[in-house]
Amino acid sequence: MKKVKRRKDQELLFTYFNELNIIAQLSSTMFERVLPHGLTGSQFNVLNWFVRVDQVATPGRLSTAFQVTKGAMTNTLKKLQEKQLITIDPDETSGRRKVVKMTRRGRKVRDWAISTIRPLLIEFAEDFNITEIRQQLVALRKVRMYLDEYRYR
Amino acid sequence: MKKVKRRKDQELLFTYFNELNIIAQLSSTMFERVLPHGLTGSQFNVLNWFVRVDQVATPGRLSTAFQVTKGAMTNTLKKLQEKQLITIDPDETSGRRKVVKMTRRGRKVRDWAISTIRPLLIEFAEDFNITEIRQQLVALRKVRMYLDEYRYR
DNA sequence: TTAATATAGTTTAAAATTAAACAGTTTAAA
DNA sequence: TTTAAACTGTTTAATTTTAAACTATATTAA
Repeated sequence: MKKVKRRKDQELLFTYFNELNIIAQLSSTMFERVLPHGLTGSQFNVLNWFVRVDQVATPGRLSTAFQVTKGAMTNTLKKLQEKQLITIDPDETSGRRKVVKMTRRGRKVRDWAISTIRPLLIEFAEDFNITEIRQQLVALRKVRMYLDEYRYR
Repeated sequence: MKKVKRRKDQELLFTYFNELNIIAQLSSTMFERVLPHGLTGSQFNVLNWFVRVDQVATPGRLSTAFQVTKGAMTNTLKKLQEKQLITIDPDETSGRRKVVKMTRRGRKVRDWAISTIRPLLIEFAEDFNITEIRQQLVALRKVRMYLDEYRYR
């Protein structure tokens, strides 16, 4: 490939990721602003993980999933536990692991949080073609999977 | 529109923004990891802003651009100034404004930072169709512009 | 079995970020 | 002109996050 084209491609990719980051920043700020009082973004993300990914977790699995240090996750989980939105129990099969689960209350708060975000999404949907968004999502998933694998190499 | 379909659309949109956020998190962690020593993500972003957007800035304009509090920007700019990567001067025309500019050294450091990120992008480009990425970028820009306007209403 | 190594989670101190109070400057209105 | 309101940026205290040290447990190898 020509040197010039390669350089152009790199610029394009850099712009691409930059754009992704700006959107992420803007959208999460918007979402966080309407979250039920006392629920931070990281706390909501953990609750939502239990709906999106699995019913059970360990602190380590969550810190890896969110690319956050173990210490940060210890802190986030402590807050969620204080609010009784999750439970943290010793793992029967391993003395160093812990088992984290969302409580029924946690699930309710998560659903409520989603419902406060919903109006923003409805408004967004009026301006955008859902079919196009669905296609974008397919592409984004590929990118995410690539990055997800990349970091373990 | 049918109630069920509307609900489905909202879930799709929610997933869409969630995916965007995960990609943003993964990619910026990857980028930050290879940044020249001592340069944080927010510091690099400010330097890069001067290349992407404008030669001149005010602290307020930057804090708005990055959706960050004024205090956070004061801190970031102080660090960049200590490293002599930007200059902060009083505004001739207004006693409360300040004028922020990137120094030549700042531009060099920014370019160097870009070059450390480049290998990651080259590898990425091998696995993805650049034309498709370009099309995605068009779509993403629309989304970003929407969000950018939304927050001022 | 024992010793070395790896893993899981917590704690600590330092850095980054936020929200709110603050000081100084400009703008608008009376 | 004077006063009130709005704005620009900094400071402060509290919160969040990180990196590294640490504790405890599990795994591996000798």
